[in-house]
Amino acid sequence: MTERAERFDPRTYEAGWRERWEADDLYRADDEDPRDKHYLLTMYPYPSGDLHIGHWYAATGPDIVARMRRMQGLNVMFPMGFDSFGLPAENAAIDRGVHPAEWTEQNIERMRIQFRSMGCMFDWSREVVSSDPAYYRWTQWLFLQFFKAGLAYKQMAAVDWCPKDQVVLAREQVEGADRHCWRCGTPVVKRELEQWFLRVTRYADELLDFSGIDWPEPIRLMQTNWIGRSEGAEVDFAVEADGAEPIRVFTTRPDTIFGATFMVLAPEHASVAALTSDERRAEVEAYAAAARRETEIERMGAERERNGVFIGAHAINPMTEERIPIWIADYVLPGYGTGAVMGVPAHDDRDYDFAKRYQLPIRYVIMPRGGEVPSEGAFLPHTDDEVLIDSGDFTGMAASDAIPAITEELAERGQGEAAISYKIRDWLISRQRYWGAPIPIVYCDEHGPQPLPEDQLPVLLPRDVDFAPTGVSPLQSHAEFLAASCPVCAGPARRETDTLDTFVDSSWYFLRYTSPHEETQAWDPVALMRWMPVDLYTGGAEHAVLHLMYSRFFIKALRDMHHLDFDEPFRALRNQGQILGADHHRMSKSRGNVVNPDDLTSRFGSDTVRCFLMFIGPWDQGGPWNPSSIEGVHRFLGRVWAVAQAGGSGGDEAASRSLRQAAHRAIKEVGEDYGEFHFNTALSKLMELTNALGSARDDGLAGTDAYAEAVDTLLLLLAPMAPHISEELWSRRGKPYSIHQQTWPEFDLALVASDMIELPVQVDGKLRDRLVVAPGTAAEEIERLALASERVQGYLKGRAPRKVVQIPGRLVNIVTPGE
RNA sequence: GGGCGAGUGGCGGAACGGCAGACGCGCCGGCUUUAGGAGCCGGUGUCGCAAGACGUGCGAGUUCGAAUCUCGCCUCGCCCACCA
Repeated sequence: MTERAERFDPRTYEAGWRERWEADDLYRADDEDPRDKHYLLTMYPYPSGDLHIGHWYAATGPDIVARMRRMQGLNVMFPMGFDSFGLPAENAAIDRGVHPAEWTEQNIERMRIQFRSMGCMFDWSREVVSSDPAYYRWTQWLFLQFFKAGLAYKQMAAVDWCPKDQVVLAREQVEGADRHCWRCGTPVVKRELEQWFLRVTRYADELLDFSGIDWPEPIRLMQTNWIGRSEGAEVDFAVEADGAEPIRVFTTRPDTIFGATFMVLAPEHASVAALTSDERRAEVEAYAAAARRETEIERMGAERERNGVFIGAHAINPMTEERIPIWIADYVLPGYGTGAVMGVPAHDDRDYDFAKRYQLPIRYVIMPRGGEVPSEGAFLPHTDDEVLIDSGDFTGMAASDAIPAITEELAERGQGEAAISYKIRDWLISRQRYWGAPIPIVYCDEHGPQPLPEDQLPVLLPRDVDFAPTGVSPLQSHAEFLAASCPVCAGPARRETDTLDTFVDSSWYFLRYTSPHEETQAWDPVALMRWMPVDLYTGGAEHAVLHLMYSRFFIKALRDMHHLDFDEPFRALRNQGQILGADHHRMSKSRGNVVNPDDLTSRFGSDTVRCFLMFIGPWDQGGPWNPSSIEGVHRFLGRVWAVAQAGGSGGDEAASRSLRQAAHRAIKEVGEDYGEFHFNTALSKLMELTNALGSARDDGLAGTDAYAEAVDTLLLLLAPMAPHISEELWSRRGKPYSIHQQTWPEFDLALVASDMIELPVQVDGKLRDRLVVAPGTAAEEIERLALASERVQGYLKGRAPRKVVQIPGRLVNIVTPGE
């Protein structure tokens, strides 16, 4: 009876469908489409050479959602491009003598082909390549806008320097306890250099506001902590020296000021030299010099002993009017607050350690209510309910009230004010490297640094340069590039040779996708307003304080420059987990644990690899690579192949009702799961539907309308996850091309609900029996049935229940009177 | 040191106040096959012949009822790390 279906072999049809989709421009997002727009984006990759399994994992999730949204009637844009400036290209040039441009282009070529083999619905007509002059011209233009708005500036600064890559790094690019370079892992050192910065700090407060955007809590927390807002006060301490300016400290605990028994300055503090007494000078200078020489690692080590040097000068505590000694110590950081702190050893553990070491006085000024001053002079940790003691007029006041009260008192006296400090620093964007967008600035002896006129953009990267890493940009030895003329006086000028951090490129690429072929402007404002903001963005959580924060900053700054009128780039954000190597370590060429997806696709086909990746576990979790169950997923697609082509003539319509119910439940649940990025459970439900179809076929239902409807439903629901097999089977069933242009099925609520429900019956919370009742059965009836149960009777032993708990449609729990 | 998250069968995981272990892998048994492979059917948390008991890192608590909520501890992962 049943025809023997053709053997399931994805290799016979997958590539053919991809070619047809592409030839038909099936996935092109049309600006003029009247339907609601939906901009779905996944982070564009660096073209490192080969697509690895992590790229597949990252892209398949949003591709599924994009495909479903399209079937649900939205005008979906799902673009892809390449983040193609950056160090690896230059390293390849150094190691292998290939030009970075060539290396990058070859990699992009290869990755485009590999990307296409995934069967994603990327709209390649919108591709953006950040190292293309047609793109970086506008990156340079954006830099000029920031410069003109006062948001880009050049300054000497102690910066993080990677001695291996010979380049400065942004603070966000220095990682780990040993303060290493995010690219090569080499510990960084500090260097005083003149560098370009973008004024992110101006937006610190606004960046703390996540209202109106749907972002994962961990990312919001990471950004919040990175920005590190602290409320407190700045307080002036007069200095006991002729004509000396007062020294301003920052504190979050002005309520402890009566306990300030010393002051500590950062060794780099501007007042140190002038205040140091002659007899202390040699020691102070030696200490400051040693602090300067030390690397970040040594200085930042948390376990490190706190040490410092008395500089031979005194300040006056503005509240107690006592003389307190001024020290320098490297536990005070020059870049945070005012670079000076008041030492309150009784209530700050760092100050406590310091005071202990140098026998400085410890004075208790805050006590838990009813507490006692420790006789041994121990450190008193902070508690919720504290009052001030030994604090002049403020004695007896609750600490929480004393903070504003003392701040106000100081302000009235002109000795301080409420103040807020942030940990975040301005974003260092200049790089002494070749393979990046040149910074469009020229230096004139007469007129200093000048922005290039916009009509001189792009500043093209010359091809013939020497790539040996010397610590200065390779562009510095390129005479032709260097020569420029001053935009003010037309006299000879020297071109800036630093290039922009690649994170500048990626801070706006999502804007360019809206009108990627625009030649006269960075974007077409109409297209921009049509598509932005991005409705759903996906990518790795490792960009929390890098790309994801910089992009928010860019949008807010561009809004204030009136280039656009929304506040956030990405309305919703989802992070995928990381696929680790089988050895549970990050995949890397040096470890040899990289999984090549091409081998898997040539064996199983793209659909199997896509489904398998989505089946591993929750998409936001990732996990170590373990291909042992890929065969099972492949078998599943084989079963789909078989049930979709099973033939039959008629069958029992009445018996097929449960099959219809299975199909409609799948519509509801698979759709919900896709929307919530629960691809693993979506697939398990597709498997259940497939298994139900298999049983139905074995029961002779293959010829019924219900069977046909269930198969169609299965294919439509599977289409986002396994686009090829669903198209192939759809076509074999004689349905109109393309399945990806069909409407997402709707479920019938009446079919989603069960005809009969099985209620667990518990006795004292333990499962003892089950009742099968029609939905909507009255509670009294259910209680009667439950109490009538033989097994329940056995536990009640003739006693009346103490209580009967019923959760309608869920369960019955009978509580016995107890012993 | 601080913050966040996670600990469930042999494995990946499901359930996230209401039937623990969906779905799949693996394993065991069977059918089919000359054989291997593939495929199909059945079984598979632990102890127990069974009835049943016990089970979600450990310990307490809340609740009629806890893998799920609360507190403490242990382990692992990620982020930040002398930020006054």
